Amino acid sequence: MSDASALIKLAGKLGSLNRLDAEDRAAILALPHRMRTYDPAAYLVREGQPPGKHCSFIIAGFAFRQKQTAQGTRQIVSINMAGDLLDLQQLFLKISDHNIQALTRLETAELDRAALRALARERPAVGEAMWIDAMIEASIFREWALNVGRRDARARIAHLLCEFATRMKAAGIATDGRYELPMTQEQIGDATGLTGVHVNRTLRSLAADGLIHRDRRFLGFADWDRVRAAADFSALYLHLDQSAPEG
Amino acid sequence: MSDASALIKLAGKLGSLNRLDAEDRAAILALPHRMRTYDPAAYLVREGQPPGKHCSFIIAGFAFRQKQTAQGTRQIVSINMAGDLLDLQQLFLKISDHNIQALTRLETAELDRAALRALARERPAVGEAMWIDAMIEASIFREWALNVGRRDARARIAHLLCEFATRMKAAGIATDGRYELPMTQEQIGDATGLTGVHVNRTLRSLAADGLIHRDRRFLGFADWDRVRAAADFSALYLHLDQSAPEG
DNA sequence: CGAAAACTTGACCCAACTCAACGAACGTGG
DNA sequence: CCACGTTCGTTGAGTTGGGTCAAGTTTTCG
Repeated sequence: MSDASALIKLAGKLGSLNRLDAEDRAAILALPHRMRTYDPAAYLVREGQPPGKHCSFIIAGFAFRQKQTAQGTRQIVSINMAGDLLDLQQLFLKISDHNIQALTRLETAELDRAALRALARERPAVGEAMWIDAMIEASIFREWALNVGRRDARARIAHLLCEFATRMKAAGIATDGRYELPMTQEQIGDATGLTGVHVNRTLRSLAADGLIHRDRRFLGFADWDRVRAAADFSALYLHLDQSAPEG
Repeated sequence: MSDASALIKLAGKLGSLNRLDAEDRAAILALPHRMRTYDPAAYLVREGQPPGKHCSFIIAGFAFRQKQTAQGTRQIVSINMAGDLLDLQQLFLKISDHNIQALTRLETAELDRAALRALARERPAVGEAMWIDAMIEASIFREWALNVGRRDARARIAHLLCEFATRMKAAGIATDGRYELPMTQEQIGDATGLTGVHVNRTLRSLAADGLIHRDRRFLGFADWDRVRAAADFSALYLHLDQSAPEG
C-alpha cells in the first residue's frame, strides 16, 4: 500500500459522499500524512485526552469505538472498517469522550489534523463530505441505542450481523451472503449489551434455526430476508443513498 | 418573543461554540426565518421522509428524538431544549433516519435550510460552530448507548436526571438542584430502555433512599455527589468546555 | 507443542417485565 | 368552577430473558 493510493482512496470515499471538483481532489491528494499499523486492541484514541495531531483513515482492518462504566463494563458504540475516517467525530472538539481501539490488525493513513481542518474550511465541498460522513456515523449511534434499548438478544445480534454484511458489501470488502466477523463473542456482547455466554447461546440458536451458517468466525446468511426480518433491519439509517449526490 | 431576539439567541449559541466575528454574527442575524409553535407530541421530523425546507431552533420548550422497532417499541435517543438546533443531524442528508417530536409545547424559529447550508459554506466559523453542535449531540448518542446497554435501571435513570440537570443549568433554564422533568414515566422508560412500571419503582426507590425529592414532575437533588455516583455520571461527554473556544 | 484465549454447556438466580387493578391529577366543556 | 373522562402514576403477584458461576473443550498462536 503506497502513500499515494491511500489518498486516492480517501478522495474516492469523500467523492462518494459529496460532489467534488478537480481542485477538491487535488487538495485531498496533497494532504500531509503517513502510513501506520496497529496491533489488535491497540488504542488509537483515549477518552479524557485531547485529540492527537493526526486523524486516522482506515486502509485495511477494523476498529471500534468504546465507552466504559465505572464498574468496568464496556459498551462498543460502533465498528469502523476500511474507508472510514476515525476522527471526524472530534475534529473540532477539545477532549475525546470515547476510546477507539483496533479490532484487528489495522492499517491506517495518519492525516495531519490541522491540515484536515484547513481543508474543510478552504474546500467547502470536502468539508461537507466530511460532515456527511460524521452524520452517518451519528445515525449509526442512534440505531445502536435503539438496538440495545429495545430489541431482544436474538434481534440485537441479528441486527449487528445485518449491519456488518451491508456495510462490508457497500465498502467492497465482502461479497453477498458471506463474510468473516472479526469479533470475539465477548466483543459481540459488548456491542449488543449482552454477555459473551448469552451471545454464544443466541448465535447457536440462530444457526439451529437455519438463519445463519457458522464456521469459526465466518458467517453465511442462509436467507437474507429471514435474517433481516428477525433483526428488524432496515438499511435506511446507513444512508447509502448519499453515494449518489444531488446536483 | 420577537423574531430578532430569536436570531440573537442563535448567534449567542453558535458564538459559545466557536469564535465568531462581526460578519459571522451579521450573517446569522440576516437568516430568513419565522416563528412557529408545536403542541406536545407533534412531529417535527418523520423517519423515512426527506428533511423539510426549514431547520428548527428551539426558543422554549422541549423536544425529543425517537426511533421505533417493527413491533412498535420506542427508544428515545436524545432530548433537546431551548437553544438547541434540531436539524443539524441531517442538514446534508437526503432522508431522515429518526423522528423528532415535541415533548412539551414548543416554540421554535424555523430557519431556511438552504440559507443555513449557504451560511455554513460562506462563513466557515459559523459552519464549524454548527459542526461542533452536531458532534456534541453525537457524543450524547454514544453515552446513551452506554447507558442503555451497560447500566442497571437505577443508574440509567439517575444518569438521565443528571444529564438533564447539567444541560438545563448550562442552558440557563434551571438553577441548581431543582427542575421540572417534562416527561411522563413512560417516556423516561423509552429513554432508558425500561418499562414505565419499572421507572416508577426505581424513582420511588431513589426517593426512598434520599437521593432525590419528588413533587409531581419536579425533582430536587438531595446530594448531587451521591446522585452522580449512583448514576456513574461524568459531564465530560457534554463538552461544556467548548464554550471557552481556543484561539 | 504448550499456554492462553476463545468457545461451549449446564445449573441456578435475579432484575426487570407482564398483567391487572386502582388512585391521583389533569384538562376540557358545559 | 365543577363534572367527568382521560392520562398518568402506583402497587401487587407472578413470570422470564438474560445474567452468573463454573467447568470443560476447542482453537489459536508463539
